[in-house]
Amino acid sequence: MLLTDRQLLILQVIVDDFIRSAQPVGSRSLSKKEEISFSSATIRNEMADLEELGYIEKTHTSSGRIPSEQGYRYYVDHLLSPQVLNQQDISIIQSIFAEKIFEFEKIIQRSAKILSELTNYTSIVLGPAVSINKLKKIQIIPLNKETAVAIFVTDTGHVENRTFSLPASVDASDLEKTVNILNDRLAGVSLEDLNDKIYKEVAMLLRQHIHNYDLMLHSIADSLKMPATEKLFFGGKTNILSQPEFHDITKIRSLLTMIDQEEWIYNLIRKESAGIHIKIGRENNNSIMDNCSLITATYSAGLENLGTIAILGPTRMEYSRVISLLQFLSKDLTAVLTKLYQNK
Amino acid sequence: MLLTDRQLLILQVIVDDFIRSAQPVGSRSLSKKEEISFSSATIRNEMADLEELGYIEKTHTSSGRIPSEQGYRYYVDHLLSPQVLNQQDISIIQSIFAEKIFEFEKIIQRSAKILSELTNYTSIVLGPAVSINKLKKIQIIPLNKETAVAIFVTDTGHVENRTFSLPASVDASDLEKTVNILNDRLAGVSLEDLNDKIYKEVAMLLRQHIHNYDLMLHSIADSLKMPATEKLFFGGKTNILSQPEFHDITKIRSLLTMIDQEEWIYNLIRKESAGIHIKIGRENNNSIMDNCSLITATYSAGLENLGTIAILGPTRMEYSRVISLLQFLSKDLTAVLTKLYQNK
DNA sequence: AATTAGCACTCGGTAACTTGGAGTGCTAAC
DNA sequence: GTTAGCACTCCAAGTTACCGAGTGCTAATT
Repeated sequence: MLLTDRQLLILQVIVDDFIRSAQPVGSRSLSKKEEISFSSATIRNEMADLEELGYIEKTHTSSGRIPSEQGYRYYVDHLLSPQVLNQQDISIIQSIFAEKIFEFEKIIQRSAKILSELTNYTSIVLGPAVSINKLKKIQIIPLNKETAVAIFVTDTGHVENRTFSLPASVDASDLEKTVNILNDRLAGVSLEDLNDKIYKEVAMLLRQHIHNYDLMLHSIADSLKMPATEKLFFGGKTNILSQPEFHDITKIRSLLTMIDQEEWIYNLIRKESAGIHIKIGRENNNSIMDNCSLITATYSAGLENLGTIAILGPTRMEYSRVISLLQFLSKDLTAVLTKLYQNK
Repeated sequence: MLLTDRQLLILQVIVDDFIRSAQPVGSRSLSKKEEISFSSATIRNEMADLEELGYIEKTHTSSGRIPSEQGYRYYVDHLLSPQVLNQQDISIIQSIFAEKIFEFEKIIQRSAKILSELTNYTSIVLGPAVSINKLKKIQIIPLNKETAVAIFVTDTGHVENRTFSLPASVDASDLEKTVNILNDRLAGVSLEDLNDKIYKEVAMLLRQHIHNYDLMLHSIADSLKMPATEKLFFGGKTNILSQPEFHDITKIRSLLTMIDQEEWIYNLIRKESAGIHIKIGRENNNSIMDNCSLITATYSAGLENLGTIAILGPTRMEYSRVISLLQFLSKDLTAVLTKLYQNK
């Protein structure tokens, strides 16, 4: 069954008003709004219908109405008027990129911080996957007789390092030869493929040149089991505490605890197709996220989807504003990173 | 004025009981304790004296007593019976070191986690200062025509890296020469002294060998302005939420916000002399820390004081247990790190 | 002189009750 | 189809009553 224009108007005003005030909206206060030119009685009738259809709810028998999850969903899908960002927001976001920086992490970290400050919600940024970067150079630096550090530099300037124990039989020239072979064979290979490639292509070469090649091989290969997890950055972790709907300490605790556990966040933000995605309340499939919504956007470099920026807030979230901010930031991030990557 | 033995006994029992129950302690319940063999009326008289001396307080006219900050202070200084750790605690702590690890950070991070789990308070670990480590090797790896990554490896296996822009006039052989000079001159220098040393000793050498040496010099030196901050690690950030005395959301918010701001924590944990330090409530000189205590312990490698482990909890903290745990862990950390450092 | 029993008093917390206001649903009139 | 009117519902805030745990003081006891 389709909603009438009047029902849509009422639904929209209810959602807008509740997002602003966090108070149930009654027919009388609705009838006083400019946009609305019919009486409270009419509104009551329409609200009864909207409730029957599942778009709004009462908190108790004689209370005003609040949007249901389904109501928010409809609002987000059909009623959202895209908010135009004001100049101040825009320049704050652009300040992220003002300074000349070479490292992703700094940019990303600052994005998270500013996003949370602009919205008063919690921001989560999933950093670019290191594992798809291509290897630029490997270096192995012995620390003492027993241990050495392997350093992997990617074409994006990211540096990974691993300490590993050095087989006693390996001497300096062996090490040098090995590093040369590795660099020769592995440059340009993505980090996630390194391990594979080492066993398939490099092992043979090593055998020909290096005494005790197998010990060496395993030591290095072991240290190569990259933790492929993308780094997470947060902003405004405690912002939930200022939302009026979260006065229950156990609810807050479970939310904050979830935020501090990276696996949970990975589950929540799973890589999605490009663009904006909105998950409202139970759509997140996680009871901790009841009464919370998550809006995600992706950013990329060139064609490659790199990471995700997200805002976690109450279902009573300023969807319009958050979406605009995310769209704008993701566009800017993509532009900057694309440029950075091209340069490589 | 000195306290009588009986007053000491009563003070001790009050503190112990309040730490356990979080409830004000009344004379009647005190008189029922085994340790106490006199009537509630006597206890009331003694409590009136203790209150007059500032060791205990009432929450309202006819309530039981709770320890004052001064009371906790006296308790900590004179009444604390050192708790012997049980076997389970000990083996949990030792599990931190079970796995063979080369990297500090992992050990430190795990320490923070386990400490918070054992105590149910928030743990803070100030990692070893990177800046006192000695340089083992510098590498510079060009990414493209304009940028390069400088990599600094310390004798402890720690790796720092900085991306910087490469002067257009520098070619590969210049770079190689520079790296050689740097390694030749700077090996063994502590990171914090690098910048100094570069200008004082290396500049001249570079001038002799490298065309356009000054651009090169500044690029590298700039990237060397190490952020000398020691890394912070946390465990159980949300544990405060389960303490009954913190039911006020604004209090919780200010505490959690403080924890998320590293400068605040540095202020709180300032480097202190070796050993255990206890700061109760206002002794922390920070109103956010009202009703909170902080216990810190230092750990070292050899003679060098490396870092700090700390527990943040309510003033109503299990001082005895926390102190024992910190002592034990700091001893173990010191032992392990001393060994690691010797090996270098 | 120190200890204790006894008692009046205080205060917080809980439960029961009252009241006012905001809101609803329904009916009848427009 | 819309709206005015009205009875009804429920929450929230305020009031009152009451219980229990605790105190301080005094007088009796050791």
